[in-house]
Amino acid sequence: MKETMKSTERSVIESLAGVFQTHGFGGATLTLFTQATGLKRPSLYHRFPDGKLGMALAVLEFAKQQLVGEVLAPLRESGDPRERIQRAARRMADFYDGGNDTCLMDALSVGAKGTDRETIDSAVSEMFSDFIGAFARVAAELGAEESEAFRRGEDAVARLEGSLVLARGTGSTAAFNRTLDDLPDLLGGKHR
Amino acid sequence: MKETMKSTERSVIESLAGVFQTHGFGGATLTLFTQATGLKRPSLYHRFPDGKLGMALAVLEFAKQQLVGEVLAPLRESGDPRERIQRAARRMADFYDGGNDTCLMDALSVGAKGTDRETIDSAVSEMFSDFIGAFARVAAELGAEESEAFRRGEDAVARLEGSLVLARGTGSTAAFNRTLDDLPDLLGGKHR
DNA sequence: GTCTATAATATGATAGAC
DNA sequence: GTCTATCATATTATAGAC
Repeated sequence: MKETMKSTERSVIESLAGVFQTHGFGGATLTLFTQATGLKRPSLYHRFPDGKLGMALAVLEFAKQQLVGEVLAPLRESGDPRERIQRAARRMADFYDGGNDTCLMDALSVGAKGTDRETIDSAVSEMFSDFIGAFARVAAELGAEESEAFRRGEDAVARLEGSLVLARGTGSTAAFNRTLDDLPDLLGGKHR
Repeated sequence: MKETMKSTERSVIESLAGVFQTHGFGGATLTLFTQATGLKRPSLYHRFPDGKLGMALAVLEFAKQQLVGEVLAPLRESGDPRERIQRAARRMADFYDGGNDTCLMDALSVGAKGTDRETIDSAVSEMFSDFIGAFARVAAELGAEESEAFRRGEDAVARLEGSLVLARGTGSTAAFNRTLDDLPDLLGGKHR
């Protein structure tokens, strides 16, 4: 009975997430949020008394639950590790719209100022840890000792994040999809 | 005699670049620019009649010359390819302050709106092409056929970009420095 | 919970003196 | 080339009716 996902509906959060993905923290405006959600400014403040910062944190929390909790769920199941990695990879392709979506951890850590920046970076850091940790555990399953497993997790997350930056900058999602294909080998430590 | 680097001094461009790195395009403000450069608003508009967009493009152009023209220069020299990659890697470590600097291609492609976004993405895309191309040529030298060399270049740039995102989000530059260490093998196609 | 109306501030940009 | 002074607009945020 711990279904404590606030009261705010999923659709509102997803709309806000889309604005943050496209415009980053600094570039996101209340006007964009009202257009994306259909809610007027006062309604948004009613749901998020802390304004833009509160929205960003809610979006990050939601994204973390989605990514680590659901998208990467196959990594925590049983069965052949490489096959589970491939299943998680397929879900990630979906989660990032085939590489066309900007990662929120990237978008939100750019453009915030002062204390907002620190607060957001703290949440982003936590999400990265969970992300890397999920990868590292499978790498360990595949035979890597602890510190090597962590390195493989970090490197894989780095290549994924970077390929999304590349996709945004160049319009090509090739590197992103190739990284997903390589994921079993990257975590398993096989050639390349 | 083609020393056509505008008139604007290097130090001004570098100050602007610092603001863009920290705040992204959307988060960068004229006030921040005046503080960073010591110039008042009208002086900035005198140098950059197109305002923030003009500053961003000038900064990108400067960064491209720096990165591709100087930092990666060893890749175009003669001698052992792996040794030249290592020299370029050392310069990249310097260029990105050991992993503590945000990449401008990342920061500037987040937060711009409308036509500004398109203009910037176009410049970013060009810079990525040059970056990847420089890597791909060395990969080809190391024996990869053309399309494979391009893939290695893309993947290497992706891991570098992503490791910088990771560094900004987590505070750890480990993945960035490891990627630089791995660069000869990544471009040469050796294990891992 | 949502809205209209509005306030307070920040921001991009310019005119015109020096 | 740089500045002081200023403007129009965009932006965050809130009061108060429904």
